[in-house]
Amino acid sequence: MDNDKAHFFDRVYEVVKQVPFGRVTSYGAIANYLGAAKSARVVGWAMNNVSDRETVPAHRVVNRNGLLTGKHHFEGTLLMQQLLENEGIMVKNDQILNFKKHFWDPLKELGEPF
DNA sequence: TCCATGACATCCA
DNA sequence: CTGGATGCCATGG
Repeated sequence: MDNDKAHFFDRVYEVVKQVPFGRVTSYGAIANYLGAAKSARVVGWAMNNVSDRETVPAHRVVNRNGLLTGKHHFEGTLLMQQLLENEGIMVKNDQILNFKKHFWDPLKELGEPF
C-alpha cells in the first residue's frame, strides 16, 4: 500500500483529535486545512475507517450545514446528539443550534500548516 | 480497468 | 426549502 495516500487519513485524525471540548468542525474545514477542500468526502471516509473512536471524537465533525449527517453511523441514532449535548451543544432536528458559535476552524485556530 | 458507493460541497431549477 | 446534477478523492466488487 502506498503510505503517501494513507497519510491523508492520519491527517484527518490528528485534526479531529485537536478539536477542543464543546466545539465542532466540518468535513470541508478539515479538508481545506489539509489543502484538499474538494476531498471533503474522503474526510468522512476516514471517520468511517477510523479505528480509535476513543481518541477521535468523530461526533464533533459535522457537515457544512451543521447537520448531523453521520449520526446514522453511530451506535444509537441519538448517540451523536447526546455526545454533543453533553458538551453543551444544543441540537435540534439533527441540526446544531448556533453552529457558527460552536464552529471550530483549524485554519483559523491552528493557522495554516505552511 | 470500469462501475458503483460514500459521515461532502457547490451550483442551479 | 427541496431536489437533481456535477466534481472531488478513496475504497471495493
